[in-house]
Order: sequence, then C-alpha cells, then structure tokens
Amino acid sequence: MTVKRKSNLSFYKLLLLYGIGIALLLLFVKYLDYGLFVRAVPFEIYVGVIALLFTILGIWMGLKLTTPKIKTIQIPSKPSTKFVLDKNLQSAKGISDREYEVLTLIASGRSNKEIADELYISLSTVKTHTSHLFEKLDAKRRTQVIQKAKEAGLLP
Amino acid sequence: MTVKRKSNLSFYKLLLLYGIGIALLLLFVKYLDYGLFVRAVPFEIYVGVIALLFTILGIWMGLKLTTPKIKTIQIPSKPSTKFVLDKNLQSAKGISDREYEVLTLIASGRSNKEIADELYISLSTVKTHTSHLFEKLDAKRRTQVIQKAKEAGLLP
DNA sequence: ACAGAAATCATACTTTAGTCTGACGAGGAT
DNA sequence: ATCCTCGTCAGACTAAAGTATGATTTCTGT
Repeated sequence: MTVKRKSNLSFYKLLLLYGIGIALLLLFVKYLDYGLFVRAVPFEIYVGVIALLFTILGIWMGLKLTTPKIKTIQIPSKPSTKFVLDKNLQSAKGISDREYEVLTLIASGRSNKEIADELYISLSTVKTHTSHLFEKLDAKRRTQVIQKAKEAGLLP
Repeated sequence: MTVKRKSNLSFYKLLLLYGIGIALLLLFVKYLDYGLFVRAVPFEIYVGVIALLFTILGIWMGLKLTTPKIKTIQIPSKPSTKFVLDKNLQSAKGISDREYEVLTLIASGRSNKEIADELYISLSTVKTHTSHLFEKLDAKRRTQVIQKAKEAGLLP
C-alpha cells in the first residue's frame, strides 16, 4: 500500500497564487463598481457567479493538491489459490506419502538432519527416502529434485 | 487494473446540495441586504468572504469527489507473466550480476561443478559466489537459498 | 498365510557442498 | 592516486549429501 503525493506546485505557492487571484478579482470588482454593470445585474446573480467561480477554483485547488494521491493496493492474484497435490500425479511417479512429505521439506530448504528431527525419524531413513525420490524423479541432487517436482506439478 | 470510485454522496446529490446551499446563501444575503450589515462593511471584504467560503466548499467537494479513488491493481504473480528480475530487489540485497547468474543456475538444479563448466570459471569461484549468496540471502544451504530468493521475488 | 510395498534403521563409503583464509587484477568512484 | 567492489582462483578443511547394501517391521491384498 503506497501513497504517492507528487504536487507540481507546492502548497505555499498555491496559497500565494490564491491571494493574488483574490486581489485581482477585488480590483476587477472595484472597477465594475464604478461602471454600470453592478447595478444592471441583480445582486443575487452577482454573488452566485462569484460563488460558482470560487467553488470551481476550490475544486481545482483541491484536485491540484490531492489528485496524485493514489492508493495503490496490491491484490495478490494467484497466491490465494492454495496448492493442492494431485494424488494421481504422485502415484503416477510411484511416490509414496512419506516420500512426498520429505520432498516438500527438501523444497522448503531443510537439511536432511532437520527433516529427520521434524519427522522423528533417523537420518538414514531420510537419506533412503531422498534416494528413492531421486530415482523416481530422475534427479541427481536435491536441488534438481525440486526443479523436476515443480515441472511435474508436484510442488507449487 | 480496476479503478473503484466509492463516494458516500453521489455526484448529483452533491450538486443538489450545492444548489440548495447557494440558494440559502442568497436568501441570507438578501436578508442582510435589508439590514445594516452590508453597508457597514466594505464591499471588497464582503466579496472576499464569499470567495473564501466557496473556495473552501470547493476544496471540500473536490476531496469528497476524489479522495476515495482507490486503485486496486492485481499484480500477476506466478502464472502467465514472464518473470523479469527487479534490479532494485537485486541491488537491495547487494547481489551482484554474477552472483545472480549463479543463483539462477543453482535454482535450476545444477551442481557447482556444472555451474563452473557452464560459466567457464573454476569450481572455487562458484563456491565463493554461492557463499556470498548465502550471506546475502541469509541461507545455509543451496536449497534454502532457492526458497528465500523466491520469497524475495528474485526468482520466479 | 504369504508376497510385496512401505517405512524404518544402520554401517561404510564416496562425492558434493560449504567454510575459511588469502590472494590478485580490473574498473569505477573520490 | 587510491580506495573499494567485483570477479577470479587456490588450498585445506569440515560438514553435509548421496550411494550401496542389507535388515526389520508393519500393513495390505490375494
């Protein structure tokens, strides 16, 4: 969630311009005051025009000050889709449940020792499982087994 | 890319309110007109107050109309989009180009020897690069470096 | 009951992977 | 000119990973 606020004109510059604008307008009004315009037009319309004018000015200022304020909210599209293993794929490769369990742990970056501790089995058992995985997925290294498993759709 | 514009008040409702506001103001002015206020205060100040008032109103309207403009951008994460490396991410981690090259090859399942042959560099150089990668990505194994790199968006 | 698959473990061994230290040249930045 | 990063390499060592073989148990299906 990022909020960018890039204003071409600084706030104080705008204020200054606004002040000058009002001054000019007052001068203009003063000028009209000595003409025939003011009296020829109903007072209400006069006020209405000024109001409208400054409302527009206000809107413009408001936009100038805040338009580039855009909230960009990143909505993750795919990560929401939780990966579910296709059991058919698994059995097609002849991978057992326990082996698949080890596979996921390998892909998570764990060492054989860590996997052993996590599954409450011995290091040699983990090695056996990984060896079987290498055969079944035709890999020579654990990094390669990760690659191949993903290609085969066995891992997200 | 969707742009939602959720405004508590609809545009037309606002216009209506604005009209009513102006009408009330004119009535008020008319009322003052028959009092002593108008003549007691210089005309310029009178105009100025109205201008200021409506400028503020305008700003308020401008904000009301545009503040809730929220861009919800669906960032395509994994699927169709071809992965392109964000150089900023890379340099943020302090990973050099050569190191990143090695990183991709590690993720592809290659051994250090294979990487060395592919890049025409020695095995020790590859080991040096991988060691640096481990530091920079806070990993202890090549499998973990793959994981972390993907989490960081450095790899597809 | 028995074959076979799955899961477990061990031991011994080879091969990678990873660490540490130190070194050197090229090129960019100050 | 000199500092620093990058890329390169080497040697020696430790730690994992992977291989090979064999063994035990449990569960399933016939």
